Amino acid sequence: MDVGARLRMVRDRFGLSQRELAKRAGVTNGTISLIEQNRVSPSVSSLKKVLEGLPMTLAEFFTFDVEPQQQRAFYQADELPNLGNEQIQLLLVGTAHERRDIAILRERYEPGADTGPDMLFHEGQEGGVVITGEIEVTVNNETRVLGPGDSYYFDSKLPHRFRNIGDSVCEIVSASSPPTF
Amino acid sequence: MDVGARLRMVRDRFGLSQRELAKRAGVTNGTISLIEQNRVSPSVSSLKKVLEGLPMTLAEFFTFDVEPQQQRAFYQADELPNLGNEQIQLLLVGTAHERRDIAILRERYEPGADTGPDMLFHEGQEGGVVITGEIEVTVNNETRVLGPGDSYYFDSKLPHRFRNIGDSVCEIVSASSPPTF
DNA sequence: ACTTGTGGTTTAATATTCTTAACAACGATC
DNA sequence: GATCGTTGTTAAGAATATTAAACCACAAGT
Repeated sequence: MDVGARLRMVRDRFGLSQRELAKRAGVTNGTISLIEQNRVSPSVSSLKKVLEGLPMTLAEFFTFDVEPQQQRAFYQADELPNLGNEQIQLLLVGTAHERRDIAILRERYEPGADTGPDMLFHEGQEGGVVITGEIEVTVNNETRVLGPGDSYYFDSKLPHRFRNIGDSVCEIVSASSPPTF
Repeated sequence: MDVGARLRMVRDRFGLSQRELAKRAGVTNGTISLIEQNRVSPSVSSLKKVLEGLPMTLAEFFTFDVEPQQQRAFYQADELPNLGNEQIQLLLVGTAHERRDIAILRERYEPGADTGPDMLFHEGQEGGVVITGEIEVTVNNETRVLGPGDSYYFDSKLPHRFRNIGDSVCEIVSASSPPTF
């Protein structure tokens, strides 16, 4: 979706006229009109000024999703695909969804299961809740054992590791964004 | 962080010289030099062209995170704050986290609990897994009853509603991005 | 019907960005 | 040490964005 249509959409959503927004943003109404018609490609400085009148950040503006396509919404327990292996089962929620912002997983760690000594790290953030059993989680040199109801949340750039050191299965529901697999 | 420094950083990260990037992007090296020095504020069209040479989207460019700050990572079951009420308990995972990408919730619906007949809708995507009990979920005119292990995932722009129509408590772990509260 | 106000659009002048083509600084090679 | 190739920077002109002030259309009063 082009910048003009995007701006018009968010402005409408905020219920402001071109002149109202122009005043709040410190630009002229003509500028906003021209941008919305894609007659010009604004400088990022002026676009930033315009968005500050809403207010909205550049990141939000460009991340902003337009078309909410109808999709499959419901998934039965037994139809989730396994992204992991036998030791660590990773069932992805919402398989049919195309442009996914979050990876939600039902995770199942067998006793002794371990993501390995070479720590994981990647873009984004992740968190989760322990449903049953216990799991040893290490994040950036800090290690904790979490039980049912306990949870975690951290930047995925920090090196991390999961180990089931107990003798019973451990189940977790986790989410990470953006999805990495 | 300003646009110039951002561009220089991502260009360095891709290991390209100003001239190499300029050639791939279809602009001149002078343009990139001026942008990186913040001597000009590029038009979004030219910035877009530049980023396509990497390649990188505008959204990624402005979302781009610099400093992965160390934070609290672990949370005990009893210390999560409740964002809901008595009927619908919403426990937020990772309270201490500042710039949050995902809202992970332990949700608990009492029998009869209902998010209400006026459907919810907002930016982003959301999904979840039912842990115990049953819940009636409606997304965009489609209604389903989900039990333990069943899950859902949809665009939050689609109107949606949750109702516990059973006579036992229903527990869910959900995630939504971007967080909306 | 005539004003008044608001909405978005357009035009000519001004301000800014972008290109072209040069420059200076650094390292490698002969 | 001279030459070459590469780096990032810069000056002046061409191209584009922005402003200021007009325009047109529509609706609400009077």
